[in-house]
Amino acid sequence: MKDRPTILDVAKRAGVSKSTVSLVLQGNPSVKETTRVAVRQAMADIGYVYNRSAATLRSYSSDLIGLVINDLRNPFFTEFAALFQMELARNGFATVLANSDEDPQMQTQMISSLIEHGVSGFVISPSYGREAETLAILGASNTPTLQVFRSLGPSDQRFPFLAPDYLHGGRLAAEHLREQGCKRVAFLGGLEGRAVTEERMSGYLSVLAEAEVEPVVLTGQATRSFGKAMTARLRAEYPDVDGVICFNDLVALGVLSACSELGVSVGTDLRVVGFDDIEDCQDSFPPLTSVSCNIPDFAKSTAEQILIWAKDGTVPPVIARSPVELIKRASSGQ
Amino acid sequence: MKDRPTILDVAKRAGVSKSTVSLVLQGNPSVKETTRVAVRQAMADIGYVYNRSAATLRSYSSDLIGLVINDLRNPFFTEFAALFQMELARNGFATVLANSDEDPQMQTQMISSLIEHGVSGFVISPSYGREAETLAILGASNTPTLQVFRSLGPSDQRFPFLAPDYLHGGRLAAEHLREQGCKRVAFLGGLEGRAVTEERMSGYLSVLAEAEVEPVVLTGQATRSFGKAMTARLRAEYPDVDGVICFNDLVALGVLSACSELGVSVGTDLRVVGFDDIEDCQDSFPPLTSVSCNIPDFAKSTAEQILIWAKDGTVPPVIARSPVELIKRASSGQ
DNA sequence: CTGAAAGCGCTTACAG
DNA sequence: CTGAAAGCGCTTACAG
Repeated sequence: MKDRPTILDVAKRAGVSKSTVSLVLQGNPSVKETTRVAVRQAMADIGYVYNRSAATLRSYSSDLIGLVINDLRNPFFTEFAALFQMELARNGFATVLANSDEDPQMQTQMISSLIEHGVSGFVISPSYGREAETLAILGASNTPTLQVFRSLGPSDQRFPFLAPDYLHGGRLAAEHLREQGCKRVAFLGGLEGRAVTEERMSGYLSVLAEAEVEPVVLTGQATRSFGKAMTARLRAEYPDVDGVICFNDLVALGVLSACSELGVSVGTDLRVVGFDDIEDCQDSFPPLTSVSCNIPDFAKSTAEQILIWAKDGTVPPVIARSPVELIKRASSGQ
Repeated sequence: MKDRPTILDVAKRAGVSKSTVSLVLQGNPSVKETTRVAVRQAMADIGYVYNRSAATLRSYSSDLIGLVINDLRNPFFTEFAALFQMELARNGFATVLANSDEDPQMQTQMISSLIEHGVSGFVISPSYGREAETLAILGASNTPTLQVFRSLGPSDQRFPFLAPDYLHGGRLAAEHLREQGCKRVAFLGGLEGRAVTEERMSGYLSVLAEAEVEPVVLTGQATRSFGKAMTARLRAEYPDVDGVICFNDLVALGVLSACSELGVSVGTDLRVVGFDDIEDCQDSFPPLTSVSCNIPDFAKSTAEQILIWAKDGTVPPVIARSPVELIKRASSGQ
């Protein structure tokens, strides 16, 4: 970074004062067009590079947004992170990434570090644990903070919560399987007691209650290996189950893998629906029916809201639910 | 960020000068233990938050590393990114993420933005295209830059290149399938002409040449859908192919999916080997044999090297190859 | 529309 | 081991 030209060098070269250069840098419309062009040319000539640390120090605002994710290796979150980052880049903001890896201690450490860097906003899909401490750190920093997908506590106006309408997704999945003729539908995966699990499940439960059918619930890790492992158990202990709604696509893909192994015909013997509609759903065998949370729109809308909040101070609604959609494929029948 | 206490407030509270506070902040050992403790206590008392923008401005060095990835949605890169970020965090560095999404124009824009932020180093798995321009921008910034997995050009001492030993991986895969009794082994996927494809393929080609067998090469996208689509063609046009080495696991998982659909028994009729050993390999049906690039070690080593370079100026070797290992699973036979 | 001056919160020599 | 002073490269009022 040393020896980089400064706005003073640019000013000298363009024959204006450094204030004028600064105004050009900020896109201030009060600068005459010809001056603006001359300044831009001078910058190009001498290879000027904007020093954002100086700007941040003086202006109390950075163009950095902190993205804190509980499990970046889950493709659902990866897709969100990638799209979110690109959307911010389009708006001139950079993304500082932190994968808390379901470790609340690492999470608080990373958040503190991001605050020191002066991020203008946080988007966090939190790891559970140490909720009060984490919220206290975020609150003390007074940084606009949006919670996505998961929430660290009851509705809190300081930390608005943005998530897909999981409950409705659960309903859609259950209704679809009923319409496909399933007599007994199970719900598989998702850690018990977690809000996300509860929501996805309650859509399912309400449909079964309306149909007066007994639910079958097997909670657990949201992983392929869990889905794979539980399939045999499901077949053995609940032989009448002919439809299964999985907590997420990873679980569902595990089920599909086990069905291949066990010779169970998916889509006829057993109809399977996943959740999240990750890319893999299209290429599994059979292709997986899934509840899409429309991550591209969700990422874009999250980016817009945190940017508006960071720039104008406009706080988003405390709770917002984005629409979900059932994508029908062969795993749930024709 | 406004109204945060500064080192002056800390100094006042602790009854020392602000220089002393700064020395404590930097962990300078010349400060007396009791003073150090008093200063730390004062910081905690008044809720002091370190302002890294100010430090960066004055010291010409930030604790920010830029990570530029060509395709963050590919699980192979995601795992690398997640582990790399966590390793940096352990060393007190933050990661600014950029997903260039195989778009060289976006890539140069994002790199320029990261330079403005004063990153102390770059780790880049580049998107192809505009190579000269990209290297010129990086070179002009004089920022330590490590290329990983892919390289933007011929060996260049300004941008050392760190990658798994793909060629050896290709050899291991081919030798393994030969040992398993395969008579005709095909290579599937990977864009033609790309260095990574060439390397993975050349290990395969050299083994076939030694065995005096004709190769079968079908290059193309490194995706599940390509693997899935090409499987039918492979069976129809090359019915004697009894083993296939895939450019990466995504292609291989596509092949497995197609085999389920076509009723081809993987591991007997057709033996399949992937590349990268992503997590999904363990849970596919059948579990997928794959060449592991040992991403955890690779990420850790990459983090170490860029940190040493950024901090001490020690430039890593121009080219380094990390060891690979064949992980044998059911897809290639017992 | 442009210029001169002050100041953001640190680190860096340097003196003691 | 500690203190006083200068300065990093910007932005921000303010005057003209």
